[in-house]
Amino acid sequence: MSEDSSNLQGIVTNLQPPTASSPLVRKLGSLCLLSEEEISFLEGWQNNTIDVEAGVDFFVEGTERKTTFIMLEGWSIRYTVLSNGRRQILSYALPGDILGLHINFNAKATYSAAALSTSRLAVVDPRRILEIYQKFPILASGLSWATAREFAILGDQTVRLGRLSAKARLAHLLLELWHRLELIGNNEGNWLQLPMTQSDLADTLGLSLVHTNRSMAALRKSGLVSMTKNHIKLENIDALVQMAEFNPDHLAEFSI
Amino acid sequence: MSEDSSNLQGIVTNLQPPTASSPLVRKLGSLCLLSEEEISFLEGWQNNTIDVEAGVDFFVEGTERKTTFIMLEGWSIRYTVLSNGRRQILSYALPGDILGLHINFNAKATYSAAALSTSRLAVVDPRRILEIYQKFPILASGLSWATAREFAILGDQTVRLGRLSAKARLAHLLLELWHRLELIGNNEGNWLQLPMTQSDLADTLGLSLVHTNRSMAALRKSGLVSMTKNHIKLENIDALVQMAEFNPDHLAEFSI
DNA sequence: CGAGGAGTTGAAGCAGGTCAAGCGCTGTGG
DNA sequence: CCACAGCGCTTGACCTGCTTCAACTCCTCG
Repeated sequence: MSEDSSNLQGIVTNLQPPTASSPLVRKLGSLCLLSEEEISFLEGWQNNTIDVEAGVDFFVEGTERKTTFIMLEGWSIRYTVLSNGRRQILSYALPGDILGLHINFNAKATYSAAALSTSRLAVVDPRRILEIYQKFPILASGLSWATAREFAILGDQTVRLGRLSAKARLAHLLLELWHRLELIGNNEGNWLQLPMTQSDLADTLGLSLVHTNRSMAALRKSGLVSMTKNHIKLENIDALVQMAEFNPDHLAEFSI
Repeated sequence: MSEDSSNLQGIVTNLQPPTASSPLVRKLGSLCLLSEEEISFLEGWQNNTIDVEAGVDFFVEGTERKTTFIMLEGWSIRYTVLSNGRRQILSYALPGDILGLHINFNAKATYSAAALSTSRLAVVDPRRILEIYQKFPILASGLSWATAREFAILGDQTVRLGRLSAKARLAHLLLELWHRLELIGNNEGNWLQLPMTQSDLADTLGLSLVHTNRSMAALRKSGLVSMTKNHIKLENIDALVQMAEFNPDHLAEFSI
């Protein structure tokens, strides 16, 4: 595995040793040296937590959006549903990711968010975000980085949907998730454990369920991935990267 | 800035300061009451301008990204090109829009940006953005709103590509652009003057050029739009909104 | 007056959608 | 302990929306 990631240099940097703490502190701490004060502010920020069961919305499109959430455990999705029942998943949120960081106090949510697996979230008062920007310049640039990364991820999703074939879309998404899990230390080698169904994948990739299944089978037949019950193994990451034109730089951490 | 642009053809450094109030001040000023100090800060922020000719890149994927740009005049696109030459346009930037607001100092641009029509841009030192957050809380929440809106626009683009038919995609995009132009006061009634070609539209909508042309013809034949040389008229906005499931709330300004 | 870019149209092919059926697991209740 | 309901996955057959290839028409500009 270490040689597989050798061509993806600069991704895994760990300035802040993972001394327990929240995923967000680990994430931002891997970017820059956080002071004790900053860490304790961030930790205190996340004191108020809720547990959300799989399938439950915690953010509903069209309703007023008064809180910001930070994923502590589990997976969630941001999505919209059209009137004909078709759903489009915009992105996945993993531990350490922030939902609703840039809040528009008077506006309504432009998407819904739901837990994919049983999740724990911190509930944050968005007014305290401006506080971060005022008081903690290093944290502020960390949040700015996190925002740029969210844009890159959503931009990649746009390219997937607009210009990749079904097989390449699937490969691209698997690589994105594998890299993101890798960066938060939730991977075991080339194995991926995904909480979503093929129906969720279809709604992410803009495909039908049937064709998503066939694309998965195609990846399997060409030896690029293999599957067991709950796990997917990326058998040839270089080949996947090439066929999907995946660019790991888009997910990179930055150093200082 | 002139040293950065010296190697880029078609980019002309501009020494004279902007005259009246900039589009960005108008945009943020429509959201909240800005103080004299905030306005003069924002105006001073945009003193350093460049002119970019149509088709010229001012932001190149994979290169280091050291500056933030603010559109003053003209249109530009954010896009990526795949190895087979296929291009995906991610979004359009109109006067008052900011490119590279959330900068990751050490990272590379994850997309390119080019002028669609001859454009004037302000070149901004991204370090001064953190200054805004520290010193001007009202401006800061304005930037936060602008960011949330960018996400909404890119999210809409994702839904378009993932779950709408070709005809609906086109209608949805036309509505987005019409609303955005309306909000910055660049519209005359139901007429749209677009600087892009059908090939650009195709690369935005994830379609082939031929099918984009046919989708446009289909909208025309069903009486939803009409066209002259350089203009498109939205003949029945309600019907367009319904067929494209367009939600204008995603583009809304906020009040207070 | 000729070249080249933008738009338009026709014809044929195919990637992916839709409909339909069946499989295997898991949980639940009789 | 079995039955059976339901969900997730798989596969076959057919259909269609979009792509591709190829031509032709404008229009503009040199």
